[in-house]
Amino acid sequence: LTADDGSRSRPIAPESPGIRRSRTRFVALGMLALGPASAYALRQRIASSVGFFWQESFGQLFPTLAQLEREGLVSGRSVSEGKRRRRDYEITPAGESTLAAWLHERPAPQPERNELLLKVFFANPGDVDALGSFIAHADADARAQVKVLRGIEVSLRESYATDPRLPFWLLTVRYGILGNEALVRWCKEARQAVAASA
Amino acid sequence: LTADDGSRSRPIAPESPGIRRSRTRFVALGMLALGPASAYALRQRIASSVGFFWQESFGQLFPTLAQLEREGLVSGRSVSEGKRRRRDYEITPAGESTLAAWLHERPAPQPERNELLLKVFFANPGDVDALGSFIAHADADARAQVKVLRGIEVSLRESYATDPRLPFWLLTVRYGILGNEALVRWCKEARQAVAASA
DNA sequence: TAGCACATGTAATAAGTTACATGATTTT
DNA sequence: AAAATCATGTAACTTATTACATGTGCTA
Repeated sequence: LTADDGSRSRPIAPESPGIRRSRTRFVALGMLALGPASAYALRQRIASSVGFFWQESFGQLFPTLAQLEREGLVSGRSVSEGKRRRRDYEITPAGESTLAAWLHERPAPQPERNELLLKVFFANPGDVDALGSFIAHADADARAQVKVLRGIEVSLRESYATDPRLPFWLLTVRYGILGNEALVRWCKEARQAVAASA
Repeated sequence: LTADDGSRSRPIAPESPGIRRSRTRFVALGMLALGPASAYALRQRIASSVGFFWQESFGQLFPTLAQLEREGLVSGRSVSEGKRRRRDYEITPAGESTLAAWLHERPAPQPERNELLLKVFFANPGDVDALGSFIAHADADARAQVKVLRGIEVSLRESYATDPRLPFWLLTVRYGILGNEALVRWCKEARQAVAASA
């Protein structure tokens, strides 16, 4: 319909010979490198730090931690606080090398999937009410996200002023801000196009 | 580590009661609404139009078409050109209603997963060579994408000047352009931060 | 005392990719 | 004649989500 092929029967570098690998293990290792935690705490740590660009579900995280322990990349220790039991995980030296090795590997391009754009593409001119509301929602969400992320930006600068990792943490936040600002701009164009089509 | 919870044991609107649904069927229906095609041709149509924000693999598309046929949402017809056999699919009225209904449903927020950002977040200050090269790659890719998309923008305007669907198709391209321009800006910031940290 | 957050896990199932398999046609 | 592309499909497997199950401790 438009341009550039995209076909080809390319067996070019299929991610690495044979093995397809989940990133869940590396997220777990990376988060544990910031300090020991239980599976539950780890999940929260993920949600509250990289949550806006990476999520992990419990059902994935729990078995992954068990697997990492079997491989000796993390060590687990059961703790009892009164009647409450908890299993705390800690990264091992082997886990740290595994993490470091992964950090040096080129990230695979994450193929984006955007359902809103799909609906824009297939939209029926003359029946765009729903589409208009989807765009309005996306606009509101993006603006809200920008506000949240600006808040995080400020509090990060305050809380970790001297931490050498601050610039990197800020970069991830900046990514979110710039991306959502672009989204707001797109929503403006989209609103106009939809209005013109109605 | 930073802010906003993200936890909660939310059983709130789990996508729709019970059923998790793939979008593959709707992409197939939407593409067939633009005209009949074989599975192979359909896959190419997807890649060359919405490919930059949505991909489908053969292994997913083939069985989906078979399933859609069993449900009466598409009709298949085997064609023989000489010795070459082919199965062409066409959307049925039932398929068109299914597609229309989906177009009116609010798109689920697609949770993004960005491996590059993960590596930025976990980066070791003092060991940022690899990271620098990842960012350089991302920058080059984004700039190239912008060029490609600008080309598509122009050729779309020429080829479909009078088509009422043109504004919507253009919007998807604009999304790609604005997003990649934002990415280029981020890469600039990232390069500076990485350089400062080295 | 009811409900919620803390805490830990398992099971079922869906979704999606990769690899395999086969054969025709076109191009070099 | 070999290689690439067109064309159609299947099978194995990985990844990931959702739902279920269970119990503790706090608080309104």
